[in-house]
Amino acid sequence: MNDKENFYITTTLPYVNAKPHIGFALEIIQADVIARYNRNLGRSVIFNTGTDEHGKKIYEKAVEAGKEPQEYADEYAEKFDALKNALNLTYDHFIRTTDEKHIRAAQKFWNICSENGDIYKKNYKTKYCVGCELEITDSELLDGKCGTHPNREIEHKNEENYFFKFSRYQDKLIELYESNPNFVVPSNRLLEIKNFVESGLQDFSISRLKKKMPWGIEVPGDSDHVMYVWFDALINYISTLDWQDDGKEFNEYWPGVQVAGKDNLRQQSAMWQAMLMSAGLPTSKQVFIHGFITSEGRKMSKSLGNVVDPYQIVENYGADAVRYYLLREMPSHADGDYSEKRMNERYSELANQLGNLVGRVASMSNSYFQGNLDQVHIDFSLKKKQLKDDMTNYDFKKYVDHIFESISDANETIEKTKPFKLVKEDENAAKKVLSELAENIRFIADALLPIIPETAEEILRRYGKLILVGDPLFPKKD
RNA sequence: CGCGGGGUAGAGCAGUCUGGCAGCUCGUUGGGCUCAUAACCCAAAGGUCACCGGUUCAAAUCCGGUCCCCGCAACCA
Repeated sequence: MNDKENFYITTTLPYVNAKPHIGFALEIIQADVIARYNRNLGRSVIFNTGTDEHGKKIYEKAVEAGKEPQEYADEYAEKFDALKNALNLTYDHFIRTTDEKHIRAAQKFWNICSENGDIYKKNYKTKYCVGCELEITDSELLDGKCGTHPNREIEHKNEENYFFKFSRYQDKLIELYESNPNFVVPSNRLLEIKNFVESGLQDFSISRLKKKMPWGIEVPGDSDHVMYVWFDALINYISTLDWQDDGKEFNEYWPGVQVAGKDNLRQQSAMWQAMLMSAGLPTSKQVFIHGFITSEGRKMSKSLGNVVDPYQIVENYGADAVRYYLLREMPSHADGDYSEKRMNERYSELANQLGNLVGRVASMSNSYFQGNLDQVHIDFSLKKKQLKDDMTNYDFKKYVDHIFESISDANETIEKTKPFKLVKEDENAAKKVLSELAENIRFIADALLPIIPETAEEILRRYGKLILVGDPLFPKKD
C-alpha cells in the first residue's frame, strides 16, 4: 500500500425504519478511525455514509405515520446525519438513496447489467399468509406454516419479477476470494462466504410490482416495476462518487474499503461483488466485517427494555469516551457487550491512566521548569510498526491496548525515577526525565488521534513547545 | 448429519494453526508513594480452559463424541 495513494472507505447505509442504533454507531466509528488514520498518514481520503430509504418497510412506516415516504425519510436522514456531531465523525459524503444522482446511477447500473444479459424476467412464487395479510419468507415458516397463524394455510401466489443472474458469478467470486485472501477480514468470514458461494448460487429477485409497493426506483423501461431495495442500495458506494457521470472521484478513488456488520456479509462480499462484475467495474478493495453488540449480556430488544441509545451515552460520557469504549471493550472481530458498569469503568480508566499522566507531567514541568523542557529524540519506530499492523488488521482493540502499554510505561517511569524528588538533587536529570516523558506523551496523543480525536488534540495543544497545565481531561464522575 | 463463529478467573478477552509452567486488561484484597483527577507503582487472591472419551512423556491446544450460545440459511434492509 502506497502511503500517498487515494483512499476510499464507506459504511453500509443504515435503513431508516428506526432510530440510530448503537451497532451502527460502532460501524461508523470504526470507519471513522480508519479514515482518520489514513488521513494522518498523508493519504487523500473519501469517507462515505448515508441512508437507505426505499422499500416496503419504509413505505409502511410512512403510511402508518400518515406521512409521505419522502417526508418520513427526510426526518430520519437528519437523525442519522446528527451522529456526525455527536460522535465526532469525519465523513465527507452523505448519500441518500433518494438523491437524484443515486436514482440515475441505479438506473444506469441496471441498464448495463441488463445489456450484459444478467437481468431477466421470471415468474416468482410468493407465499402469503392470510392471517397476517402479508407475504412471508421461508425463514419465517415453522413446519410449513406461518409462525403467528399456524392454523391458517399458506397461499401461493405467482408474480412476475426481474431476476439477477447471480449464479453466473459463482466461479468468478470464488476466484476473487482465492486470489485475494484478505478480501474479507476477519478470515473466518471469508471462509464463511466462500463456503456459501461454493454451495451454489441462485439468482435473486431484484424488482417489486409497483402497484403493490410503489416506494422504490423505477425499473428502466418498465414502469410496472420498482427495483428491490437491496439492488438499489448497494449502488450507493459508487453513486456517491459520481460514477454515473464518469466522475473524477470514482475514477480516482474506487475501489474502496467497506465496513459492514456480520449480518451483511452476503450482500457486501458476494451479491454486490457479482453486481460489480456484471457491470464491468472493479470489485471492492476489501470488506471488513464487525460483530454485534449485546446489552447487559442479552440481545437488545424493545421488550427487554435494554436498547442502548448512542445519543444518550454520548450525553453522559462524551464522544471520546464512547468511542474509546466501543473500540477497546469490544473485540474488533467478534460480538461484544455494552453495560453501564463497564462504561463507567472504562471512563475511569481514561481519567486515571491517560488523564492523570497528562496532568502530573504537566504539573511537574510547570512547577520546576515553568513549562520549558528540552527537545529530545526518541525512536518510536518499533511501536509505530506494531500500531500499523494492528490498524491493517482492523484490530482496534489491540491498537488501543498497545497505546495503553506506553501510558503504563510512562506512569511506571515516574514511579521509578521520582522526578519530584530528583529535582531537589539533580535538576538536569529531572529535566531530562520530564522531557522524555513529554515526548512519549506526544507520541501517545498522536497515536490516539484516530481513536479519541478531541482529547488527543487537546493533549497535543498542551504539549507544544511550552507545556501547559489545564483542567482534567476526564473529570471525575459522581 | 445445512454453513460459519464461540464456550479460558467476578467481567471482557488473548493463547489453539505449530502440544511444553494458563496469560492480558478491568475489578477485588494488601502494601508503597505523594508530582497528579482518592489518582500512580508493587504484590496477592481468584481458573476442573463447557462436558465425556482417545492419542501422547506431556493436551486449553491434536482426534472422536455430547451440550449450550450467536450470525447466516437467499428475495428478510
